[in-house]
Amino acid sequence: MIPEFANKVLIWFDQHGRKDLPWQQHPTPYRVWVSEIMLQQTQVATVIPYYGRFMQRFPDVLTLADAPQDDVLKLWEGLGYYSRARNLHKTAQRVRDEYACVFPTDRADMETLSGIGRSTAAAILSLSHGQAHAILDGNVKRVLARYHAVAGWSGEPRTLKQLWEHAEHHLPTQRNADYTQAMMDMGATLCTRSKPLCLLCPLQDGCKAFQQGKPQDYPGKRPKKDLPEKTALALLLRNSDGELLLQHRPPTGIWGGLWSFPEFADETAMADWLAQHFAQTCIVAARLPTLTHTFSHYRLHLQPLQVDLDAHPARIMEGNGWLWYKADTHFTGGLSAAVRQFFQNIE
DNA sequence: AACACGGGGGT
DNA sequence: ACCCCAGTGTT
Repeated sequence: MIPEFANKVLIWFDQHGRKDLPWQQHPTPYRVWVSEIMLQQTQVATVIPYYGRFMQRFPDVLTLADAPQDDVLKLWEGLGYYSRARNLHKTAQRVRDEYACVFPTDRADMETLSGIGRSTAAAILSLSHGQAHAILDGNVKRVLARYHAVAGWSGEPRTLKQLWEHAEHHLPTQRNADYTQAMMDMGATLCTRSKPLCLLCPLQDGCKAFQQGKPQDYPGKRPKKDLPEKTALALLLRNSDGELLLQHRPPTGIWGGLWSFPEFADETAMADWLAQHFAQTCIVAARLPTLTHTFSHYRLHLQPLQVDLDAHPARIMEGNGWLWYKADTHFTGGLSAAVRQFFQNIE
């Protein structure tokens, strides 16, 4: 059965929906899964080149599971939210070990996998198997919030609950994959955050926000709070070969699992650390311009201090979460935004 | 400069 | 059930 709402959406999809995205070709659970994880917090145009490189290097779940984590992070470099890449890798290993490389077809099973919540599980099963599950990503939230004039921000549990109820209510039992894709496409191309193209929208008739004449009022905005500012010192320790010391960051927290400059709260901490690891006297050679990084919940000011060593010591450090790096060093790990920004600045 | 984005993890 | 965490691109 196809309810009226879904029928209009599907008719629109047949004429205007996207059918040539890379992950729509051979939409296996693996290919759809990778695309859905990349598309979390990231737009289609950004994802496409990453997706191509990823599929070339990791054509199937076994290849991904067997790869070193550094290789996975390297291909994720620049996409942000690196826990997505770590979860992707971990989930590939679980699918290999617990499901013999075949993704579960049950939504509850799928939701136990790291990085896959209700909406992503639903999207994978809908797009790859045509199972009738509702999704609720940012695009669909916007369409439904406007159509039903759902006030409030979807970060509030009761608003989110209402949106899920609407999503479930409109679900067709036929053509579910097309419907899922259509809802995402409508949110991305028609029912956009600003300047929605209501005149082209197949749902205009029943849309409460349109009737009120204020589609831009939905969905409700997240309450804003001001960002704390944090400062830290980044050590640019250069050896006599002109290489810089990089540290493998811990698996969680900012830039988790990526390689970055050693970071210190203050100069005392840095001096102590240098004295402990390097017998020779270390003198700050330069204070470089501050790098500023804005995260969603704080702003980080990194003051780079350059320290030059008159030798190439501490080869012994290599391999244990440390490495000496030059712009042309070939290595497979991902670099933090700070390191990439630094090398961009000197180019 | 403000804003949006899905899920994990802790309490 | 509630909070906090995390990076980049768009507007």
